[in-house]
Amino acid sequence: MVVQQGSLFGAPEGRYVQVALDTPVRREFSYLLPPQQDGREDPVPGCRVRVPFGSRSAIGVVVGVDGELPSGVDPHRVRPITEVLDEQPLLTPALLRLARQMAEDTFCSWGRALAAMLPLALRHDRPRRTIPVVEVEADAVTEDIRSELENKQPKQARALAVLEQAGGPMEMREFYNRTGLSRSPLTSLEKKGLVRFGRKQEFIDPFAGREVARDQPPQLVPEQQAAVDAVREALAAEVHQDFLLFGITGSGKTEVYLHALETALAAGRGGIVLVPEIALTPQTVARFRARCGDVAVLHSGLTDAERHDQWRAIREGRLRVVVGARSALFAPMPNLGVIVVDEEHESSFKQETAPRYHAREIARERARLEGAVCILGSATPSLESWAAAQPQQAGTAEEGSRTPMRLLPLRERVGGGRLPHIEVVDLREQKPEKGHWMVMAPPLQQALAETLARKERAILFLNQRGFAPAWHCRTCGGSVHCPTCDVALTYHRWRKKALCHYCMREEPPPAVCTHCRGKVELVGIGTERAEESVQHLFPNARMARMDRDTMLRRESYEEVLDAFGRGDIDILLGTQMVAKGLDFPEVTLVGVLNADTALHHPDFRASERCFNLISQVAGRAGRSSRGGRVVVQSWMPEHAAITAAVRHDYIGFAAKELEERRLFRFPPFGQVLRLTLESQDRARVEAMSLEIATALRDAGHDAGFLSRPPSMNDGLIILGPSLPPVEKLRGRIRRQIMVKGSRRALQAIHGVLGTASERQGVTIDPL
DNA sequence: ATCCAGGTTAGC
DNA sequence: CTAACCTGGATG
Repeated sequence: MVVQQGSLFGAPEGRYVQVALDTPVRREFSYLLPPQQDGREDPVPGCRVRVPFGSRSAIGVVVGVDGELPSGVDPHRVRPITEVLDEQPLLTPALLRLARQMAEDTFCSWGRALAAMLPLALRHDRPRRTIPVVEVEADAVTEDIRSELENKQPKQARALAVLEQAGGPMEMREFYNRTGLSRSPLTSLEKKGLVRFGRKQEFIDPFAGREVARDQPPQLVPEQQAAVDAVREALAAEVHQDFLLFGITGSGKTEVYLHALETALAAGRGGIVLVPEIALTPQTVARFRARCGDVAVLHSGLTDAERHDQWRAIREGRLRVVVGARSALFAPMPNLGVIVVDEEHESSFKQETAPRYHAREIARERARLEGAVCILGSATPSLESWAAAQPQQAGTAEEGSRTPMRLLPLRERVGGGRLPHIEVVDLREQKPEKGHWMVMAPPLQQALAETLARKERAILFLNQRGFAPAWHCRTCGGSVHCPTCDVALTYHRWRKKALCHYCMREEPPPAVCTHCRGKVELVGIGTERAEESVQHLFPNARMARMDRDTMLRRESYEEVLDAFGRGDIDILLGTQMVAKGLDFPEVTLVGVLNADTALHHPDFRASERCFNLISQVAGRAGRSSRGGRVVVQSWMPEHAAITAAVRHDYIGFAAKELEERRLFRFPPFGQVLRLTLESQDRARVEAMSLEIATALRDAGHDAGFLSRPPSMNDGLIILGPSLPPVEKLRGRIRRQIMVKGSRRALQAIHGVLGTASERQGVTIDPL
């Protein structure tokens, strides 16, 4: 609370304020404060202002009111603020500092980081009250029109097909995200009377209106009680403390969160609960409402106006608990007591656009700044958190820089249930069927048959959408690639198209190999093909497929899950969407059709992700007394990630994996930054990447971190420039540079990295 | 990001 | 020859 406010009152005329703007330029800009008008207070840090910027106007956040002009700025060129938009600061001093820290760590501007905290308030001053949607004009589309479009306007044909598949009004934003198309094909379709634009008056909020009865806390088991006591102690002391709540599925982690929240509320403090986007369902929210009363829910479906209302209610202390995905972390909660990050290992907590922050790390940072308690919960914690909670774990990047995290284990399932038995099927030992891709080997087929015979339900998981992931050429051995990306095209049968999963481009299915004009064949299995095959084997089973192609509308996810819960569906087959968080006691069989897909990524976290995925999906089985069975199919069942997951041995897996990480100085034993350089011009990107790599090495060397020739022992490793896994994306040639090092080593080259990050075609991603 | 100026290349 | 396109620099 000891911010720069002091200098505000009674300061002399002609003062300057510093404003952070949502641009990639990592610099703040000074503006003149106009003379006070009719009793209005001057802006303080955290207030939004409208300012002239170049030839246009922009909205920024005041970050300083010190009245000084930075040296080198010509006083004659400083322009006055146009308008002060907030009388009260939207952001607390702690949040302003958090944003600055985040900007430093992710190499973006302070203004960009602030924009991530205030998505709407910062962008428009008049928040939208409706959401634009588009839908197919009923009965207007004939086969003739469709084939005409296919030939002449492929983009319009594609837009139309997606909208028809959606089967109702589709949010425009959703349309853009899913197709990668622009607005122009839709405009043309509208002129032809084939589609209609509209506005959804308000989002039908699945979280609102459900009356939730307050319920009483159940009796805690001893480990839960111990965890709750530890959290309460820290809350009572009003000191910052991080906890890792390590509990298997069904061990009652949520109950610990609820007790922590109740304790904070009783002391007049607030709480923020972060859950993965996919777990943000009415059922999840209901659990918090039932015990904490009115809860703010921040999710992607809110209109700007609704979100604005929620923010105001939070800021004014009318809502004391927030549940939401990643960005809810920045809710302007006064007197924050608890931050919970549930399923903290989930990769959806990492933002993949600037600012590229990880919500788990920022949650700990915010808790530290605000003297709050942070509880990270998981059955399979991230190795970063696990290491941080092991007192004997030396050499991690954060050692000494943060207060140690406390481990709170929950080893038993609350209902006394047992973890499901997992069996592995080695696909190499299975006899290939002639001309048929084996989706389910006999052991899984038999398990499914038994499950269906008992009128129980099954979940089948396959992390590959579409019909088949590639076309292979029998003549030259290559595969058919996207014309603008260095990526194999996936066949999607519902569209009869070859789709690039990277740029969303659609191509007609290739007749012959694009390299040698040889004969091509579809290889591999996607969810479409799996669905067909399973339905063929079990023609009477009622199946639903859940992937991005069938979940085009926001509502479809809920619809399918409701049907599954009612028992109208026997087999639920899908991608990641079926792996996380679903809780249906009637599910007694889980099949993992191919456990290896996660291992194919050239990424130091591939093993961890594979282990997590198997553990998570296995947790969907046997949530009732009937018990459960899990069948995992794999081409490499001896892989440590798979064998450990089968044994339910997180601790063993983590120990082994951490040794590997230590050896190669991967997190948590060092930080990794990935620089991606891109340009349409190959020579240009090669020159640029070489230049940047050299600058980084020079800076590292000057700071005493790199020896020549490079050795592994001096705390900084710069690899590359090298070819990224996808060399060409959207027609742009890419190179990458990997930087690994201790916090201190990276600090030494932070300036060079910052300069590089501002260059065209350079992105820096903290991994 | 976005605007603008200046230079280069593609197309008539 | 102009138009389209790319690139670098500045934005207070």
